Amino acid sequence: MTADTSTAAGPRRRRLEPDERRAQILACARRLFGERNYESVSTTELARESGVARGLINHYFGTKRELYLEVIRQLVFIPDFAVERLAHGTLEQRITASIDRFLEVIERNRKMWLGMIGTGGYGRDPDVAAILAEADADTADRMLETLGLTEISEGREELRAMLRCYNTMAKSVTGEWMLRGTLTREQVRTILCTTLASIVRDVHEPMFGG
Amino acid sequence: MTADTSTAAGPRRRRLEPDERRAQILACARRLFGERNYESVSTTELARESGVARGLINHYFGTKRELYLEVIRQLVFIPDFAVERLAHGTLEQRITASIDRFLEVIERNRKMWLGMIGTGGYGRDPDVAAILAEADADTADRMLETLGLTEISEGREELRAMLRCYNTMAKSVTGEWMLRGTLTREQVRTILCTTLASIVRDVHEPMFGG
DNA sequence: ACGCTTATTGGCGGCTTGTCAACAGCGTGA
DNA sequence: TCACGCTGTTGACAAGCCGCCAATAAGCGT
Repeated sequence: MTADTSTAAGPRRRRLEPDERRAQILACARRLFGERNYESVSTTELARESGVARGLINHYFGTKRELYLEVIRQLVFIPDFAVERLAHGTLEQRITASIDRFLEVIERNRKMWLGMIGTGGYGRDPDVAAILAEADADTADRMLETLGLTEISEGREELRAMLRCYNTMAKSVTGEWMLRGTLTREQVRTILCTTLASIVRDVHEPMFGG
Repeated sequence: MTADTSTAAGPRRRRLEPDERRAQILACARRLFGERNYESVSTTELARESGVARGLINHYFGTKRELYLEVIRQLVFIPDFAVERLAHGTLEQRITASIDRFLEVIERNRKMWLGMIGTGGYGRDPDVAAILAEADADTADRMLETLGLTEISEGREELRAMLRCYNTMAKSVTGEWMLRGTLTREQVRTILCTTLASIVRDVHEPMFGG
């Protein structure tokens, strides 16, 4: 990951396309912020690992915080192709598939995920909150797509609201697994699948009626 | 909140009991961290607002981070709704009853409840997440009592873990209802009941059916 | 009134981040 | 081929932050 300065003839600096350099720094930031939390990752280290001058980070992202926010954005917004890949099979298959993918993603970004699911709304960063709230809404919509429930008209808004809540619980559950170790990955998978299934089912046939 | 240095005769420094000074700083920290997020509140400001030397903060709390965590602890362990034992009838009846009771309680303590669940639940600090999770543990134990499930031995820890997660979702759901208005009270009741039922069921089924 | 315990201070050292003028790849036109 | 210029890139600078610690003095016990 560090820039090549050892081989003899290379120019001391290499000039990259802005997008390319940006992506390179971003990739490095994704890795470091994934391993450690915000404060303990310095821009100095970020620059060194990227093989770049520290000032360049500010040039591209303005601020360490903005770089961080950009990393979060990349992490929480699910790319389109992933959705398409899951949008077939029975409802249960699609539920299972999307849960599995979800677990894979957060497993790969362990530290960063743990950093994102905390604090219960106190002393929180509004910028981060905005991104995550937007991402939750986005996730809820994609869930509707993935589960093939975009057609339903009755109770659609309610289902979206429930899915937002489901997301909250999903975060909590992964915390029990990765932070406290009180649940296994398999148990997490189970509870997420069955809960999601029961939420979807209730839209069609409520069981605890008045 | 700032210390009195203007009135003539007061000694330039005042000597307080450790507990008293600690509480004073803590109160100030509670306010500042409540207004802004962690990084944008400096110990310098914290000290100035407390009318105290900056070093004193480190003396009492060791670290800015530890002070922050202490503030979170204070906030989070306040909520304490008395939950009565409702352990009779079928499991579903007990579930429904406890949920109804839960909704009544938070309806009666609307303002306090909204203050507690705050504006969402996003953040980025694993340590804080740990503290909050610990606070939810009490609630989970009360639930076990209320549902009359204290007797079971197998999968007890897993059930407690799941109830903690359920708890966070309950917060989120009530937020959708009372804060955002995207769900009705009846829908909240439904989703809480069915989700809780499916969680409990998942614990029981492996025991009986296998 | 005096001394002693200890709460409190203030400044030092090291580290952090954002800015900015200067530097130098590298494509371009002659 | 070579000089030129655009702009990606650098390195140093200033301000600020945090943890530490020796020095200071508040106020109680005697």
